[in-house]
Amino acid sequence: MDTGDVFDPNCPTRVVLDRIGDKWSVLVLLSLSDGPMRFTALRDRIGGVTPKVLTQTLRTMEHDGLISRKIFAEVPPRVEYALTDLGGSLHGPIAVVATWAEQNVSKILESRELSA
Amino acid sequence: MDTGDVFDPNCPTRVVLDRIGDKWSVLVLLSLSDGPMRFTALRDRIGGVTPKVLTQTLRTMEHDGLISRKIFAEVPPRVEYALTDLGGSLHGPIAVVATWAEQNVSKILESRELSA
DNA sequence: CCGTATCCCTCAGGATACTG
DNA sequence: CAGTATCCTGAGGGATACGG
Repeated sequence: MDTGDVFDPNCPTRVVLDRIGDKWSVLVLLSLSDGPMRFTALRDRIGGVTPKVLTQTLRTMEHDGLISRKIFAEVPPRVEYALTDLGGSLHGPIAVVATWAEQNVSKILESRELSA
Repeated sequence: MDTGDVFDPNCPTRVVLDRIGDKWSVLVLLSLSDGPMRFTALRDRIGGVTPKVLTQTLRTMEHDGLISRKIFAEVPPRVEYALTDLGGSLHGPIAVVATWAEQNVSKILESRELSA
């Protein structure tokens, strides 16, 4: 089995961490887990993201096979983004982290206060 | 319950994602999950990290209450880092992601090849 | 052994404005 | 509607060298 070693700097496993480290990617993934969405819908749902950055994020995720991009030849133009099977499979692990974050962030903040 | 909203840019939940996004933090956490380690041991185990950056990482994690720092007044000096309970509780979620990464990184790379 | 002190430097991310 | 195009910035990462 192709299991890779996270400690090896040359190991591509790192790319996954990079992707998860990117806040926008995570938010896109969580958004799309409710179903396909259009560009503007994503833009509105995710606060504070500029179109350029959103486009970058979407392109990278598409490139990595995490999401799909479907263009409808209509007027006005319409583009829908959706999770691929691969992207969907990442939702679970991310949700686990997100849950931990929501439950423990107060402890972290508390700790920061103390050592301020 | 203090559950926080990941979609709110002002929500401190983001800090957790930032920490996980930091490759060094993750590697430190995974290293320490085997037990306490000294500075040099961490430095050696984690490839390609400079002392400055390692120190920064350790300080931040200590500040956030994820790890503890214990100084032994000896000659030569000795410092041991260990996971706190909070830090230990983060190991599970991170391990889930790491496992996913190791198992799926090949699919991502494959997808990248195709759309190259 | 365990870090600090400097300096550099790039580069991802954002603001803003515009187009097919 | 769904993006590009352009410019800018500053914060963090790394290399190197030195100190308690």
